[in-house]
Amino acid sequence: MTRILVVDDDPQILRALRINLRAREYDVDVAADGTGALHAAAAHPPDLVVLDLGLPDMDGADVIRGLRGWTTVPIIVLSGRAEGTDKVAALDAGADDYVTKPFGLDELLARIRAVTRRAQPATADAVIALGRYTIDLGDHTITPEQRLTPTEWQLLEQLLRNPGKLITQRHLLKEVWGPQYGTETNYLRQYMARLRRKLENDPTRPRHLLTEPGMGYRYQP
Amino acid sequence: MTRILVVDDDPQILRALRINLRAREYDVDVAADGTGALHAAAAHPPDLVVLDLGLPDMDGADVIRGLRGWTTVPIIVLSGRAEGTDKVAALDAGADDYVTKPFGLDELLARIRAVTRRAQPATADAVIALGRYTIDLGDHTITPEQRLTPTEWQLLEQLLRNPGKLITQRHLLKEVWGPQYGTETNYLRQYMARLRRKLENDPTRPRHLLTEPGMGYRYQP
DNA sequence: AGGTACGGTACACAACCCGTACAGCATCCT
DNA sequence: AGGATGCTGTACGGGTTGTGTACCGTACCT
Repeated sequence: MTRILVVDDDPQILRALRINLRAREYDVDVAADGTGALHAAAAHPPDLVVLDLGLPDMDGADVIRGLRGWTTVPIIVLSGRAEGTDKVAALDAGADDYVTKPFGLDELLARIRAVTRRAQPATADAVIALGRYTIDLGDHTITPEQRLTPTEWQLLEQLLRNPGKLITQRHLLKEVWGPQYGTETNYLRQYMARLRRKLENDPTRPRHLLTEPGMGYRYQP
Repeated sequence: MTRILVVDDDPQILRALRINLRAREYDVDVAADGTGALHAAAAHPPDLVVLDLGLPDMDGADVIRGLRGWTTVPIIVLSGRAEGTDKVAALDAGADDYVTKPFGLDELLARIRAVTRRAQPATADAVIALGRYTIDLGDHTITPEQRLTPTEWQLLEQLLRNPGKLITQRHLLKEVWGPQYGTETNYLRQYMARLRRKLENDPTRPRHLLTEPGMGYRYQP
């Protein structure tokens, strides 16, 4: 969940942004002045800062520089001043974008999406721990190195994508082997055994790839 | 040196930007319409695209999507339209910033600096090490000198652009040869062998261009 | 205690996949 | 015209993977 720190001295704008951003499933933190913003950012490092420039206690560019001293968090500046020099000053201080008031909420949201999209490709997806192994479904890698055949991968993926959830034999067979294999539970047993041999510490007593007798299998994180 | 591709159908703006950007030590490439922009970007991959939306031949969002199909190069959109919906459309299509005309040159330059500063880490590794070779995807060079054919380049690029990640055979075939070649794995084997002969120290035991049996290939840094 | 159902394991063989070699063909340059 | 280069397409050997069957242990039921 993306955490946004909103900094503005106008309680009305603050409230409006908080409500709207929360409605968009953002985790919103707020501050009303520069020092509060720096403290809040340090206490709960945000994924994005929306910063109004007209703060009572600090110059906007100083707030930006204060943040940039220790974080590369994206910063979107809001400002009532449309002069070019202000924009240049804020952007060169380290801001990522500069929005002039009055602005449309849709535009701000789009700019938030654009900036976070650029800043967060590092967010690795779905790296799953299984015993002493780390499994990256995106890269198709396992560390320490462990090779799986395509069928083994498919089966493992089905289980890992729903941690803790029971997956029926029928479902696994359909997804991995095809709809017409819905009853060939031999294959399942076979390949579950292979996965356990490769991934479980003690294959005879699996701790993560569990059997639900009569039902199916389950990945236990 | 940062290469900027400027796309605008107004010769006057094009000229003004070219002169001013060159004066700032940017390497400037220009295009007057959407198709020209896509071709220019493919021929000389830029570090930044400045894109005017009012092009005669293509919709602006389509140009953005056309670029985003294969590159994450930063895109700054110029537009005479200040409506929120236009901004949202462009930003969500993949643009990084949206500047409304008329704009100050200083502001545009500041936004260029802001966007390139943010994108730098991504562009920095355009030079990739593979064994004893250094591969520069930007200007298509390998040191020590090693020549690759166009097809070999395309294939290598697909792999190098996602270090450590598995790329499926299907994806490689579609990207390099075309969608209708999705099953012609012979070509893949053939060209992977050629790349290994040219780039791997011991082609029989590749260390960087790895096969994932049944799945695809992977570039291991 | 014996039978039955279910899951785990072992193993053989066929099918598939990979790497490689090689020939034909189009294109470009000299 | 001739040669070099790069792309397309086929063939083949060796290794790996998937498929199918058989067998064993355990839990539960009668």
